[in-house]
Amino acid sequence: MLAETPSFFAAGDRIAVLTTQPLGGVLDYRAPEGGVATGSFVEVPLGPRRVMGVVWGPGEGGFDAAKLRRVGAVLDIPPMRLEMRDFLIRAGAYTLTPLPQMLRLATRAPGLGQPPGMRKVYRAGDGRPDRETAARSRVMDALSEMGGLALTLSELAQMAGVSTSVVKGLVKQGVVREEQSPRDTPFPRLDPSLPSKALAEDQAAAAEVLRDGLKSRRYGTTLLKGVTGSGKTEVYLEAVAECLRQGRQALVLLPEIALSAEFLTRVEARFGARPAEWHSGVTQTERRRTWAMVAENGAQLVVGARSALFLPFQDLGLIVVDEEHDTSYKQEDGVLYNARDMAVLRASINDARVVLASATPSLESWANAEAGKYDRLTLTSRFGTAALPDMRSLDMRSEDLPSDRWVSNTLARAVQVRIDRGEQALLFLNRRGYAPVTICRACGHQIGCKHCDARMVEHRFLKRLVCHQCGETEPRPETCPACEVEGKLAAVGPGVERLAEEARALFPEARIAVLSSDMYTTARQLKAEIAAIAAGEADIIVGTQLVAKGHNFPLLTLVGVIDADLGLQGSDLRAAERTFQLMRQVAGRAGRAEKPGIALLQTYQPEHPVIRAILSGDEEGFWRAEAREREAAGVPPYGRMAGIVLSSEDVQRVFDLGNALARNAQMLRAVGAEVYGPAPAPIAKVRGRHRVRLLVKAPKGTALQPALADWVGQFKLKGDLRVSVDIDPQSFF
DNA sequence: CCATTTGGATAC
DNA sequence: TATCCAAATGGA
Repeated sequence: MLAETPSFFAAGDRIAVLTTQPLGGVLDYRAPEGGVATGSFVEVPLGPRRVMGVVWGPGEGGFDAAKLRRVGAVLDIPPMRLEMRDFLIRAGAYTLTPLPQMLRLATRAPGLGQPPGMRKVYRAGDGRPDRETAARSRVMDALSEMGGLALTLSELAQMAGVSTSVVKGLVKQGVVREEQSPRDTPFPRLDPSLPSKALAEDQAAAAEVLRDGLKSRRYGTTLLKGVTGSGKTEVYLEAVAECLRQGRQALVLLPEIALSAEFLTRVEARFGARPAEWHSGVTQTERRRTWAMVAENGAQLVVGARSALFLPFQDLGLIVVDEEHDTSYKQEDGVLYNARDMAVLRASINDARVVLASATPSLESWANAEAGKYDRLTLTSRFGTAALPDMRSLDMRSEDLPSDRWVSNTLARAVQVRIDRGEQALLFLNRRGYAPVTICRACGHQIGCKHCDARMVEHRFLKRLVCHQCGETEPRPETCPACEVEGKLAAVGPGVERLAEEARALFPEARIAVLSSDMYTTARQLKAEIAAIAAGEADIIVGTQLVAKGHNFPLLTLVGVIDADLGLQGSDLRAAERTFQLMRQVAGRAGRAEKPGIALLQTYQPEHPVIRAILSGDEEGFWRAEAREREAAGVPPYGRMAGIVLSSEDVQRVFDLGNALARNAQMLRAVGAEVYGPAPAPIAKVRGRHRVRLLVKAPKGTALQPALADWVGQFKLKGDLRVSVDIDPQSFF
């Protein structure tokens, strides 16, 4: 099919060009002087502007030939490969995203249109200096140390410990040569033949299976399952090594990129150099370099966030999705895609392998493995002597606790024991801030966000009320905004800050560290804090889910889960799954080193199946029970769902459109789908826009996207009305 | 009265 | 998305 499309067009030929302008599709142009190939990046005139685009194929026709404009310039960037084009088309069709938006995802690098930048570099020349000074010989020493490699002016001056004018002086005499070199330089080569860490028996066996998969050079997905501390990273790094040996490129996706520093260090230890990085924290210059080098094969390995999937790899052989169950892989605004699913799609188009790594896989991946679509590898033994912690529930119904305390006496006693022994205890509560609700004791008013539907959460650390939905903050008021009575506002319920306060009162002698994302402005700060805690500079750690993301605290031997029921309640279908994963991971923190750990789960429903599955360690049992319930309900992964969110500043208009859509859903019913709603969306108001949601449910195997496109396409959107379609939404009700 | 804002249509 | 154009608003 692809082979039939001509790949080269002569000057003046009618060609289709895809731009990033939201026009829905391609526009026809005339090929420029010298012709142009399919996939070439070009600059084209569009109205009064010039925009970047990609030659998509032969012209579509249907536009007056006399009015066609000519492609302005062919850019000096490697053309987009057919596989990439195919990936964008199929990912766009799956997520119901117009192609221009998909192209935008694939070209998110600054200055792509500009000619490749040059910079001045310096290396040793042939001349002799008129005078040998100490500073001058230091410069020459620095250059010879680099073995012919060129340096920039500031690098060279810094290395030699001289001012830049010393170097300039040597340049004048021809002793040092000044040259132009491309600004974007290849990343240092990674060496897969360096010795790897010693692998345990099951690790070595798993690595061997992954290597064999790569050797097949065919698509395949492997679910690599292993408890915390079982050494999944070492295993998939061996798959990366094999990929590099084949000369193909590899991509490792991480969910919490701010915390990837540890991973980068491990890559450097294994392969002798650091890989390319791709995430929101990377500077513009580095972004451009990475994009260009990935396209030119100057980057062998990229470590990145989900958007790295859209980088222009020339020969992608492996995608690793680490912590594949992590909900941050689902993009929740803009283009709505799940990076885990898109990784599988991209790999299948590229004849590449996928490794989905997790201690607690998503139900989707578990089901795919059960159905034989994915291979499964399980790492059982834990590294060294560490064992999985003992897990027990604490029945809060029999604990006598005042309403403003959350640490039960049983848990407090256990914490005291650890402190006495010089070990660490973690108090886990997945709620940021001081208190989730601020209520007026005079009138009962709860302080809510002005722009959203969410409640304002008090943060004593910041001395403000914060909306966790839109980020809006305001100083904590003294008087109730509703009844204007002073001094009656009260904090209700616990957040980590309040929990820390309670811990300080209970254990006045202990050193207490709080780990919550809003307490650190930079990743470096957070990393330093984590390192300090790991080194033993705290007795009690109070933290949110931030601590569940793979840090090693060797002294930690007790995890107290303050509210194991958080996440069980509510009607979110995935709540049980998320609770299970979170608990297993947090529990996995305890006793990672040689000391055995224990996890205590405070709960009001110790007989709940999720709590029981966590405690019994019967993971397969949990998955099977959960799978049965989802199958009976006909929901993912055993049925298909889509969420349609309508938004506008005008409530009436959103509901009118919602009702109109619900009334005109014949084309959906024709394919067997049902429509629910409209109802206020889970977040009913965001940044002043009212949101209404419809849900579509269909049997597995339904061709849902075309029907959805027809359905939503019936209505022309006027004014500020927006529609977004979320295929496979994460939260349902 | 003109100047400025706003909304809709258009781009090959 | 960026731009143009016409219609609507509004200040003096």
